[in-house]
Amino acid sequence: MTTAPQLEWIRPPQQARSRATLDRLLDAAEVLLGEKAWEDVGVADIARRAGSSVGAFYARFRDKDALLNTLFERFVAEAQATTAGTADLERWRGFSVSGAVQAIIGFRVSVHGDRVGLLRAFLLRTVYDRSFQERMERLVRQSNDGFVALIISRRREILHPEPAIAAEFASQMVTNFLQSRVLFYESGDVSGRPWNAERITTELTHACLAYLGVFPESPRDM
Amino acid sequence: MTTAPQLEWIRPPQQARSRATLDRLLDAAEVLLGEKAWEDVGVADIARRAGSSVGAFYARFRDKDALLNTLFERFVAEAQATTAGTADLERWRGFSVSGAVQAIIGFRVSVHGDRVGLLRAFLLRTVYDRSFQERMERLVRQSNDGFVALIISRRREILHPEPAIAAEFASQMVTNFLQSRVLFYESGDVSGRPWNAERITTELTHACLAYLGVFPESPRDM
DNA sequence: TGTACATCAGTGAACGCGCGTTCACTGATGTAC
DNA sequence: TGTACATCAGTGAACGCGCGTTCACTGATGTAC
Repeated sequence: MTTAPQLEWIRPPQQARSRATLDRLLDAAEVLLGEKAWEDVGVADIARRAGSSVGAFYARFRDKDALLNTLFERFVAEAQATTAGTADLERWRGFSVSGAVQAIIGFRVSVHGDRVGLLRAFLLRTVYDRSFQERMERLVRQSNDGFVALIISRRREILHPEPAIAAEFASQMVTNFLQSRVLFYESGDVSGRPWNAERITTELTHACLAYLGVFPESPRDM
Repeated sequence: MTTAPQLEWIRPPQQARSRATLDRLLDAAEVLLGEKAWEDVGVADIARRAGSSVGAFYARFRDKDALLNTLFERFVAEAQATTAGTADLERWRGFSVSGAVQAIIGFRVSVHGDRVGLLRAFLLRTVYDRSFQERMERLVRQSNDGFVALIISRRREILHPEPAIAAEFASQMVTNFLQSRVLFYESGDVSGRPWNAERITTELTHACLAYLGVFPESPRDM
């Protein structure tokens, strides 16, 4: 299983030198995606920023799209790895529901705050590209499922009559909130109001807990 | 004030015939935006679908962008008009908070379900275009402000210690949920789960009410 | 340790495709007398 | 009511720009003997 999926997009480098070039191209693209849309990033731009050349680019990637796909594969792999941790129910042993929910949401908020440019590019691509859609949905589903599993395991501490459905909806609400934020409100953070990561985490947490009906009469935690 | 802003984008038609052509071009573009991205809709496509020609297109619009801007102005104007109704506090006299909140959210859900293609195109454009950003934010702000005003006027029926802030956050949560949905989940509605408009309305409503801390002990309504 | 050869890696100018835009021309509508 | 003229509206082939992709060539790395 190694890094097999990437081979689909990359012409495998044979020497350390070309491996380095490949990495520099990927990094350069990631940086440029922090500034502008994928369509506005030229292959020549990427090559120039990587201190490389257009020809070298095509020696590694079948075409421009292959680079974005490689970045995406890399991103998905990392995201899945880190998300897998939160899905492990053992991890939350000893936590109150509120504590666990806050931790999970805080984690998700921070994930969406990092590498915003990249994520934005992927989300945009997802809108009309089936292949990206499927991969992104798998990622989202993984998050949701983890959250749902946690809530179900604590269903006794919850008032909502349908914990599974409610948990899924709550998780989706968090996902949508953060996705929309990445796309629309993360660039021009001119807003005077303190909607920083921390604040967003606590409010989303409150909203989810209230919605799920976590017993409010035992607020021993937090 | 009439339809002045549109004149910025349109070469004003002098005859009924050209007015009709203009409308057909706008309609054709709207239809095509239901199927694919703005960049993938060619001027020739629009003209053909409108039963017109490329030259006729440029007789009405300075360039391709002018058409999208015209559609957007039209859309914003309509949205503002309909949204203005919900902002009128008089309208909610006699409603319980829950009733009013549900009505407002239901309205917003339905707005986002109509003309998804158009809205999607505008949202996508908003991501990197400052001018669209500002106009879209004004629209969103109007929605949010209306909701906040309602909640504040009923602050006695609410447990949350900071009704204004909470209301703003709740409203933003609804906005983000729906925007994200328009972009990612409205096209391939293959999901077996019943996340239809009605269900989304009730769940979003529950979430908002719970978060705001609407007195749960007086559930006489709904 | 040195030389010959094969393969890998990199360069950047030139190519070519797609699509927005222009433009020379034809037809329709309106107005003046 | 009819005719002449001006302006508006519409047509679609041709243009041209931008950008992804190719390709002929040079340089670097590795291997065999």
